Amino acid sequence: MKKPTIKIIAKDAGVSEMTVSRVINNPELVSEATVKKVLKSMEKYNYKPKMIAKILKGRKSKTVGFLISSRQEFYISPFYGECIRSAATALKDFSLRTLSFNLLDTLSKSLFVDYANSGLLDGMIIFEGTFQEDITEVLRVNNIPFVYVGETFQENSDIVSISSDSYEGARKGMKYLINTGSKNICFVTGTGSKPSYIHRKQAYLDAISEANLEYQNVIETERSMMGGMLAAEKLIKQKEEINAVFCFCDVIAIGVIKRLQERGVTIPKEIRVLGFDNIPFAKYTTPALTTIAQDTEKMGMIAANSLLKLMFNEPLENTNIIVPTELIIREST
Amino acid sequence: MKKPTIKIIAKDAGVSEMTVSRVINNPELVSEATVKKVLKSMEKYNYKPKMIAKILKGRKSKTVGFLISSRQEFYISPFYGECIRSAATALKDFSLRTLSFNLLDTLSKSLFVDYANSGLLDGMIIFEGTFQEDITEVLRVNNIPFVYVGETFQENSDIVSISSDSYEGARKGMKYLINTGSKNICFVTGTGSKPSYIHRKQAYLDAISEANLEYQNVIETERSMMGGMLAAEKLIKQKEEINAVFCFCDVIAIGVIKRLQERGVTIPKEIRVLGFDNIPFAKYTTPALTTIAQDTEKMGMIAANSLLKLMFNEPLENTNIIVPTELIIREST
DNA sequence: TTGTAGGCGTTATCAA
DNA sequence: TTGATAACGCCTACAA
Repeated sequence: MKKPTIKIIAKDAGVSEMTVSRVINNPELVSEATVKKVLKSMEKYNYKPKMIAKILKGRKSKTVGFLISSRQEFYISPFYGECIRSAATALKDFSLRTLSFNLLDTLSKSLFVDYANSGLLDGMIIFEGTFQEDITEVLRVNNIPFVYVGETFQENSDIVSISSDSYEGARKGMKYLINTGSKNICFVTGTGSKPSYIHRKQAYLDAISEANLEYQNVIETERSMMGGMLAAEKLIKQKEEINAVFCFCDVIAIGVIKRLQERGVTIPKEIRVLGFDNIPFAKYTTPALTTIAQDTEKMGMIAANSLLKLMFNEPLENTNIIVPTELIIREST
Repeated sequence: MKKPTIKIIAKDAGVSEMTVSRVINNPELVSEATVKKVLKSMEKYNYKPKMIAKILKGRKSKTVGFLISSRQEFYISPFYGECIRSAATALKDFSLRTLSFNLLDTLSKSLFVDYANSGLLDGMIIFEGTFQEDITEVLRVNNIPFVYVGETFQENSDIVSISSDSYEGARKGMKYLINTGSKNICFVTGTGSKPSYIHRKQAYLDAISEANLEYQNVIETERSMMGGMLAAEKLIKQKEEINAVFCFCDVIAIGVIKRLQERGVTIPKEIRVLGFDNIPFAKYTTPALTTIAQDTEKMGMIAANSLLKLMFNEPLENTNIIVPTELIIREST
């Protein structure tokens, strides 16, 4: 059985196509009797309007896209789960549906570009790790508003970004480590030059300097559990002098803890480990991970609300939104 | 600047719209000089054909959708990460792009339905946990082939499903626990009546019966880390008699381990814990989790290849594909 | 309240 | 090798 079109329904109900269209989009303009008749025919044929035909006519898709990327061990960074979920929930109140694009390669990018060019996307939330000039260009050409979540923009201040207060969070963590007795603290971070890397590292350095500590050691590694393992290898050799390890993120911290334990180091007794993010798994490591929590749920909500303002042309007070963090003390320190 | 259409390009290049279309889709039918001319105009206007207009004309979208669902702590079950990735990789060889639909509520379902009805989807891979009659109905009406991954179909044998050998895997795990000295073994599982639940439970019962063990204890809980914690609470009260806990999945096992440790139980010395799945985190728990690995990468590949056969009308030998599992012994047992 | 005509951007079909 | 025409399914604008 062929798929029914508006034409079939119109004929079956004995009305014009326009009347059917009205029943779908503005039933209040049609007489009750006609509405009933048309609905019956639609039911009979199980008619579903084709979204792409509407869109071709210039209608909105009522869809917001998420741009995410996969890192090593995860299809979606565990950090973003809640963020995506809360953003989707906020958008739902405006009947906006959500769709995730995973940027893996040229092919997956072509899908996103096709969608953007086709009017299939009314708005976009771009997550940290997927920002690329050509993508924002595509969005701009198609007048698709977007916000950026998880990383700060320093120069392009016209881009709305929502991120955690990396510097303050890292300072909080360092202060805690120092105040509770750690002197030789190492910082394990990812490679790159994003603001979050820079801010957390600066916080680490400033904290050491202000406390007049002598030891200072930054290790760069891949941002993954395996990367944490590798970093821990290097740490082992310096075991005697290190009291604590401050990790750029929980995922790295998990790897650090694991490898240190495998090498016989007791955590936190010999070396304390501090993470950043507070991913769902953080409280299930042994010992449970002390970390600086990012309020991902709040970030998702703010991202959604900011995007909504952009979509509805409402004013936005601030394009650089910083969300506070919270130190969560568990057992690894 | 308005977005360029094929009409603009045609005018600019001094050819008909059809010729432009040919340059895009069948350049070999157009003279070299004309191709050059048209390409230049396309470049000049940065012209991108609108995918939805093509699709409205009956073209394929070259897109395969994934249907996934969120469970408690994870946006995407950690179990499916690799599976999705390997499926996407296999489909890529056929220039098929992939897109994930997260089935959260009616709204997100409406997006999927709209896409299916619009010809935006050429094929579908449905992951365990998202199977719903109305969804397969939508797919059938629109002639969209699909395969089901992660769970077996017993009755509807015309549906292609790819799943792990749950019974055999669980038997393997139980055999190992029993052969290495555990007598009082508890089974912590999820609630429901899916084949995987039934098969693993049956394997547990059969193993106990064949070994002539007396102790038998099945605890049902939510399929999450928190669910594992709750199950462990119940276990604590039976601490004296239990030697080992076999968990339906790693996610539950992680919660079980954590709560048992919090209550002072030493793992594996006092109680051994066995998982199922081998999610990426499994080797980072302390102690590292012994588990029955599902070959998710293989499952993803098979799913993709089976779907391709369906899409290309090639014969499929078997609709009920079972993938073997592997016991991975780590430290928790 | 309902209907007619035309077009959104592309391609299939046939003709030149 | 190229072009004219109609059509995909729906909706805007106007008319009745």
